Amino acid sequence: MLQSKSKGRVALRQERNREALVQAGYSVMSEKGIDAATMQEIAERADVGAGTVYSYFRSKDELAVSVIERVMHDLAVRIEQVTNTFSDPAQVYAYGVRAVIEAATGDMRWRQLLTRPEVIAEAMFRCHGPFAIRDLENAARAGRFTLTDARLGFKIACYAIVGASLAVVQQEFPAASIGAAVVRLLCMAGLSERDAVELASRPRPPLAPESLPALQP
Amino acid sequence: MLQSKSKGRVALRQERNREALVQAGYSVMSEKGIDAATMQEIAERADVGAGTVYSYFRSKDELAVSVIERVMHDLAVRIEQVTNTFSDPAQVYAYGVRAVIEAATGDMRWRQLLTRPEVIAEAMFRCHGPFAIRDLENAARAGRFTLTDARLGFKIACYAIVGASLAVVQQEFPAASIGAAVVRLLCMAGLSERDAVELASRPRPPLAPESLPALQP
DNA sequence: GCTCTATCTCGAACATCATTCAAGTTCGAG
DNA sequence: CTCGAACTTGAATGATGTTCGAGATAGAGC
Repeated sequence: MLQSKSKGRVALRQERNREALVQAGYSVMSEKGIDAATMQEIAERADVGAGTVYSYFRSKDELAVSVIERVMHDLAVRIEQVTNTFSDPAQVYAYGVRAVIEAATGDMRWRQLLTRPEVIAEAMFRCHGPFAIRDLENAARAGRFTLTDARLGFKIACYAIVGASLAVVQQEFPAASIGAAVVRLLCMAGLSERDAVELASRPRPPLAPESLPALQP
Repeated sequence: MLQSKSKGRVALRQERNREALVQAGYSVMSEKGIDAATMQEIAERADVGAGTVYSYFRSKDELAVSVIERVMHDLAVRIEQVTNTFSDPAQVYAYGVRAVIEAATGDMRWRQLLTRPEVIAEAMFRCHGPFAIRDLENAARAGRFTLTDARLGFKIACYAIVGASLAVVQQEFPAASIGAAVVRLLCMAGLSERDAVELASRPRPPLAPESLPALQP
């Protein structure tokens, strides 16, 4: 029967498997890139048969989406921890934008995931959207930003963020350009150049470390 | 010998082949999407052997890039034809941005190409960049825009444009949002909301029709 | 006109995976 | 203890990008 009293052993093993697969997926994909990662290796590293992956994820892409969402969600929570003490809603948004770009450009593991920009951008929209759109709307209400459609604004911003990160990762622009990119994104939300520059240069409290456990080999 | 007097027959045939391959690639890829297009079918439609494609393009991806660059370049030229009569450099940029989004969302053939956002965005940067960056700099000099690094600004804009186009194509946002997206992109260049809205609502002369010959079946 | 060779073309064969599926295994209710 | 539903497995499948050796071609030199 489905669902015995509390969680049966099957249900427990299933949860362990899904979890192990997402972690193995993260492990392999962040090492070799999403395309170069094979289902075979992911299955091995999660210690399950190759076919079993497909009981949990319809396709390799769906697994990749889960992996990226996991990483994104973790980051979103850590950002929220820092920014919920800020009083200026515009600063909350600015901090988030910068934190994402720095995470994407600073960590080798993130870099590999950037090979699928639309997957990243869409995951970013889903995971950070609830926070970011709220911040944009708060800031607009407070008269800090002028944009009228926060959802559209953030959708566009997600792709812009991925583009900026890629440009830095591929060394087309120096890491020092990140500040300028943040300024452009703040302007996009509807801030004057002057205010954007000021906002982007405020001191930024550090982020908590990533809380994704590595898989034991 | 390489290069006999004028162009030898070999050189001519080679040019014909490369041209035919790009057109066949466009034909198949815009019909089925880049991933679903097979080298086999492209080779057939170009009337060459499957292996011959690899004398002209190192990989399927390189062919895709050539196809997209062809389409992009054609659009860039048509935009330039219209905008070189404008006197306001900011309007030139605004027209270009809107024309690209409308091309990407309006034409079924473009839609299929959007499945590879980073390829599209990079091709856009290469093909439209020379014009767009010039326009951004002109507008900045004229005091219309406030951005300081036009290259970075346009790089980000390319990804943002692709994101906006995708969102409309996937019906996540209505086609009517295109105007709002253009406004956001103008703000990103450093325009006040007010000016951006005004600029985005100016009448737009029509673009010349696409000049890419279809391949005879 | 003929020959010879560098170059191009061909497409069958290859290698690589994502994905499927038939057979075996596990778990827990009765 | 027994039985069957649900899960797991990994070898087989199929699709497709890419390679490669044999064959065709064109043009230079005579």
